[in-house]
Amino acid sequence: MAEMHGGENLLFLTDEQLRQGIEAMFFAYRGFTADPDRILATMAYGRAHHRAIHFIARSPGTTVNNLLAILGVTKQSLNRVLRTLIEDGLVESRVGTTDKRERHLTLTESGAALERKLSDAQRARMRAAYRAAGPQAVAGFRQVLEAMMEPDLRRRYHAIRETDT
Amino acid sequence: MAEMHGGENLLFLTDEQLRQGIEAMFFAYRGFTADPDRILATMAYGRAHHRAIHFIARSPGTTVNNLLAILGVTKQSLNRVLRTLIEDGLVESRVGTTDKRERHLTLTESGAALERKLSDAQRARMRAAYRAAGPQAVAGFRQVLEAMMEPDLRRRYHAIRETDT
DNA sequence: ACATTAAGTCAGCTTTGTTGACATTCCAAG
DNA sequence: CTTGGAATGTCAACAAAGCTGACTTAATGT
Repeated sequence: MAEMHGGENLLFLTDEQLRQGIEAMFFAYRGFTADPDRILATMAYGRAHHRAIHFIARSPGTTVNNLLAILGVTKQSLNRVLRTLIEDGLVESRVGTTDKRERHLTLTESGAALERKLSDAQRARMRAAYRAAGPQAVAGFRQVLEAMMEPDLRRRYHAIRETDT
Repeated sequence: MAEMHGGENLLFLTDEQLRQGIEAMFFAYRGFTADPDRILATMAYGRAHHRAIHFIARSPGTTVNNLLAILGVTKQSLNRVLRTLIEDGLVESRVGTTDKRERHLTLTESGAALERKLSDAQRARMRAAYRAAGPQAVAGFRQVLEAMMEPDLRRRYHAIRETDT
């Protein structure tokens, strides 16, 4: 491979560079979840509830199975979270009309309120980071993240853009 | 706010853009941990063990307290992980020479072997993502991640570069 | 001497993941 | 039309990995 001069495709990928990327990812993810975690800690919810709420908000009427595939946990695990959210009146579960096995999930008024609170906090940090880094950096950030996803999740991620569920 | 034409500092930060960044971060982190997780699942270890091993490998001779601060967990939680690693002969704990209260942690030969196995897998994905996205994207990726960290962790992250501990 | 720090331990709890067993609903093959 | 299997969701029990609080031991610093 001829990769030694600064062209488009150069490999400046020493193990050290990669290790720094790995650690950056680790530390950044902590920052990424820090604000919602702080809010959630004051109530009886955790990060799993946040994830469920987030994806229900994004795709109102989504089914449990759908959520399962996105979140990548077992249905039993998701069910526990969902049950508390439903009991507490944050999420509504309606039996499907065409297929009565399915449950369609939507946020209630108070569920939407919590969602806003959590995502406002998370977006604020994201916005600050984007501003600090600038538009070009943001584009690169997105490209690398996408390349890092597992293929099936990348497809899901793209599917989100316009169509839902 | 006058943010409608493409200057250097333009705010293209719609809530939708930010939400996509949030989801990209979520999906990418899954990919980021997928390979090591698969390896770890075949043995009696989890992600917590991986993190400990990683940071001991990076700073051989580091103390428990140091690790605690980097990982952001309680000592009880770390201790559980560390104890199994020491019992299994992957990590060595030596009493400090200047301060005998401290324990200095290093990887044994087999600990280093596992570390290599795990980080090879993780680096391979990182390398692939970096290659796919290109050098400029990588620079942006790193900038945004840094901006997203909590200040104290950002300091730690920087401290890593040359100096240790 | 005494307070502080580093490390470790024990007990008990919470969150969030897992498997296994099971009920309900749907659909398609016989 | 029935019936057997697939899909969907629920309940129970367990495991990993976090947490708090209380405590011990040893070494350090004042």
